[in-house]
Amino acid sequence: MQRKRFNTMSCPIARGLDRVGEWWSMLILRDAFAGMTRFDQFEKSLGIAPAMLTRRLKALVENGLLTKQRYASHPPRDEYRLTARGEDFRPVLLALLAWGNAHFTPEGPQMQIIDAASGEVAEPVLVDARSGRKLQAPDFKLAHGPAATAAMRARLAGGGGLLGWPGVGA
Amino acid sequence: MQRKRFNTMSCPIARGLDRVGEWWSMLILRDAFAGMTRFDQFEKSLGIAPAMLTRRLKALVENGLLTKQRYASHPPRDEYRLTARGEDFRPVLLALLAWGNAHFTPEGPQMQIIDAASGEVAEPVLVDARSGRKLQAPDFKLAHGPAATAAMRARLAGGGGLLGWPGVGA
DNA sequence: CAGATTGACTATCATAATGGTAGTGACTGG
DNA sequence: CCAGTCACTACCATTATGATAGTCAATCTG
Repeated sequence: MQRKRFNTMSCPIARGLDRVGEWWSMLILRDAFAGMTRFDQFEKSLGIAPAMLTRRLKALVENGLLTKQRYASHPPRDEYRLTARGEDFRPVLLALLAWGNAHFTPEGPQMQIIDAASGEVAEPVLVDARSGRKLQAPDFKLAHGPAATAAMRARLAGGGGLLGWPGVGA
Repeated sequence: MQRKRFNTMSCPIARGLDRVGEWWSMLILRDAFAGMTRFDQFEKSLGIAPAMLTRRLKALVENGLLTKQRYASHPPRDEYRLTARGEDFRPVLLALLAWGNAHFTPEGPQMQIIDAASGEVAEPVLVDARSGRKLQAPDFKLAHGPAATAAMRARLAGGGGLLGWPGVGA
């Protein structure tokens, strides 16, 4: 009996979660974005057991989110760096940051995205890059792509819901 | 020895992940956004073991992402619905969707966000709601909030990295 | 109205995954 | 040469997960 994998599902969310959905993975990525590259930096920052960190880093490297590169050979030392695929994960962490700030910081926000020039606190929203409009129903909807399976088409008939239901101001 | 919790960390990403970071939680939320409300709908859609589903739904309800409401008393039947807190999780799933589409669908995208009127495929980006500018360095930076601990302040000195490093076109 | 089915679960139990501690090997700094 | 750093591996005690089976109430089927 293995842990059930999501990578055989056709949904891109499931496919993605299969790579970063374990208990520590996203926090390791967060620290990688914060500039950490070395084993002991992650270890101290997270308070994670070393065996666990080894396993997670290995999985993230295998899934193409991090690279492991030797930066010193005399004492063999490696560093972990984000790949392009890892960099692309950034919006997920930013969305999580905004959600965490909104719901789980009763003391007030610990981290904020601010305008570098004015210092004003930013308010993150997802929009379409070209038109600049907010990604929500009824302007946008979730549709099946060209490679969608029959099950996926059936599931998406009606808008899929992730953008809100048409006519409902979610 | 319990599974290590993240809810005592000061980082909002960690706080958030503490609530939705287990193996099935985000997929259950995905299905809730897709309009599912009933136990057996989740069970069939996910292929999850019923005991596991019970545990996850319970945790999501306890954490305020879903509500459990009785919709029929004669045969006691409950339905699970997203709360406001659950609804706010939407951008995280959309960001995951975009990332999964970009990196883990070699056959081509299964799901796409499209403009309801024109049918064009949308390109999701995170921007500041007021100014409309992309949330990235050097325009924006990650700063500590008013309630930040000393450790958090130290960690964020220099921009934090989540938005890219100043001067680096990440 | 007996029997089958649905819906929403709980119980049980074998395997995995996680967390903690300790130890290893290659240096390095004093 | 002795302590310390770095990046791990080994080992083991707990938890968590996954699979199957069973429960209980009600409703459909014939």
